[in-house]
Amino acid sequence: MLEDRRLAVLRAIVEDYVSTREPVGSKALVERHSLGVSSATVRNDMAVLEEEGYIAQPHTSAGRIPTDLGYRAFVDRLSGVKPLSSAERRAISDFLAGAVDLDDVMTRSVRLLAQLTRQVALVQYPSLVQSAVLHIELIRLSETRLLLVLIADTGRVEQRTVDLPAAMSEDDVAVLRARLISTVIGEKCAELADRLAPLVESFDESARPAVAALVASLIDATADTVEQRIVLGGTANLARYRDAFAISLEPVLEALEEQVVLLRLLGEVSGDVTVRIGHENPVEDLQGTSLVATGYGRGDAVVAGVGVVGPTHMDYPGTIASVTAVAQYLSRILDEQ
Amino acid sequence: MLEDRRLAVLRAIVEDYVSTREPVGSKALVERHSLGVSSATVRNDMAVLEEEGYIAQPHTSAGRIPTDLGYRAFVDRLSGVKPLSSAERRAISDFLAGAVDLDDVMTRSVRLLAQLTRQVALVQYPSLVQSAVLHIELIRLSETRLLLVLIADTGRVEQRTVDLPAAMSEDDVAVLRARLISTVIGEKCAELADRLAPLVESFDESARPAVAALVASLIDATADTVEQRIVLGGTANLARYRDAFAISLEPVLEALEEQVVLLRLLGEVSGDVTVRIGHENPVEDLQGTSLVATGYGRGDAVVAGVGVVGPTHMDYPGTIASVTAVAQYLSRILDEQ
DNA sequence: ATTGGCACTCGGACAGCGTGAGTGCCAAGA
DNA sequence: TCTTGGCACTCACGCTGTCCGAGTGCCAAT
Repeated sequence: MLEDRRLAVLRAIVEDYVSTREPVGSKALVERHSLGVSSATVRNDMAVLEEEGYIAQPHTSAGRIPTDLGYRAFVDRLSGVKPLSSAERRAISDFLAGAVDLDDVMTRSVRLLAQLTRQVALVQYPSLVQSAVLHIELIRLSETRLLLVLIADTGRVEQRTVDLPAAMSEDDVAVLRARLISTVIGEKCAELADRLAPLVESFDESARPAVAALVASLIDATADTVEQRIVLGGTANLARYRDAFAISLEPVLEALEEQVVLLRLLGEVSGDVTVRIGHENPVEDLQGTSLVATGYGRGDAVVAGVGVVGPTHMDYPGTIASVTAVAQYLSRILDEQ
Repeated sequence: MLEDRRLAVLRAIVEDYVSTREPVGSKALVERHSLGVSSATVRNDMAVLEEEGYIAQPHTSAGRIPTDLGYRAFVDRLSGVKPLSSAERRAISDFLAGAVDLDDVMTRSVRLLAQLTRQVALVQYPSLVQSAVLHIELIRLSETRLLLVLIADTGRVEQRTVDLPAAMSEDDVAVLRARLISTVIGEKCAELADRLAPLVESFDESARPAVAALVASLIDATADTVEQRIVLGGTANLARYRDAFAISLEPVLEALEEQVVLLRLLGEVSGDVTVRIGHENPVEDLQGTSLVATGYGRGDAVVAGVGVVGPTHMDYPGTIASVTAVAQYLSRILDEQ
């Protein structure tokens, strides 16, 4: 009961601080929320909350702001689900309508999400490792160069030019192409290496080096270290929060331009929503920000992540709702294809 | 002679202001440059330069800063060519080494350029309209859906899923594929519409709607309104210039996220370097910034643009050198393929 | 045309002051 | 034992006035 009120106070502090971005004091709190107690009581509660590490004072004569721990408690125990507005629903389905290919879907999603949340949005391309091969094409650029194109069932297209150790004729290429196709179509990319090993062996010794080069290139293209791609959008929204980040937003922008960093952020998503608040974040330069992310995919397989990076004092319920909704729509699009 | 010295003063002002980003006064000027005259003389020259609109005073008791017109004069008449340092050359050739496909080339280029200039870099994908068709592939997703993949000789790959008005069998698709290939391979994308019209006619009436749908999709994919893509990098560098932009960098970031805007920026590049300074810029939100851009391509055909956006007080000679160098390397890569 | 000299301007840094929001604590009341 | 009104205290912030110096424009001399 008493504990309950303290949590109500914490919730009120978080909500007020998120909307005003100014330290909130006991008096303002009782005025804006019907807590049913006096400001003195709230002050006592605040003292306890501060002791427990949920809130902090920027300086002695100021109100309180939530700590990362405070936001964590808010997210875990205090915030309900915020339904999307009809305008938001419409924005999402409008976006759905016009996409012509996977690149387009990714670009539109990231913009949509940035616009909905007014924060920086991240959308990961469907992972190749989780996809199956829809088609493979070999194109002969010259006697010793092939262009290899891999099309996955998630809509991803990867290409590589392969320098062959020995010349191949048109016919050689046609044979190789046919055998490649029959070997790998429908297979999971993750299993390509296993499937292709015997294929290489089955060629006679003169052709083997060329086939091996090609296969190596194919395996390289689907290796999970290189195949990941993440698009980023809405960085302009960062500028609005300029003062929210301790010193400047430069390191934040820099971190967000590193694919490696983004992969670490979206790498561990599951079907549920992940929220990382401030210092919980694995990336040092982003420890002043929060991440809200989740996965999307076809059926129940998660093939990629989607999320948002913003200031720790973001609107968590709203952001979670938007991220979830976009992930759902992305899953639906993948299913349709 | 007298005119010469005035221009020397202007050059000195631009150089000092670019390196210190603080209004430069007459005294500091004679100390840092060997102009061979006293500060009083310089003051007189400055008064004239101000009268003519090349420099301005932020407030009465401050030094002068160059105006857009001043930078323009500097770029047109005063700046020499700045050779790249060996570190820069190495950075460029290192980057050359590792690229595996066109996406990779674009991503690496934009990062490279952002790093070299410490500004925001723009790189445009080779225009499809200017490219020739290297290969076309049709993949049957279902009885009434085809995946169309177009591969251009510049390395670009475009894909579209096409909903057919009537079912097509495997054999139908194979026939269509063969005829498509023989019709369009080697042709310029810009001429596809002309080449394909007779192809549609040549099919008998039952198959014609499906072929028409496919062809429409193909033409749409290569239409110059939709096929343009520009990648952006180094936005973190904007943050370093935060105070350089009149109010805030939010509108700048916003403008840079609009593909339409970027296309207007890079749309008119030619083989020469284009420099747009401040208000010369066609985009309102970018009139506090300067653009340095040029084109790249195979042989002497310009197939796309590459450039840099930064504060008006950028290091023009250095930026021009970097942009030119990157464009050259990009052209070389296209030629190799 | 150039230069040294000089009076003038004005932004920025600094210090002192008052204000008020907000706190912690305490003693009285429920 | 919890709640509440009261009260003294703290301290960031905004305001004002002052001073300093970089930088200017003008003028008379060369």
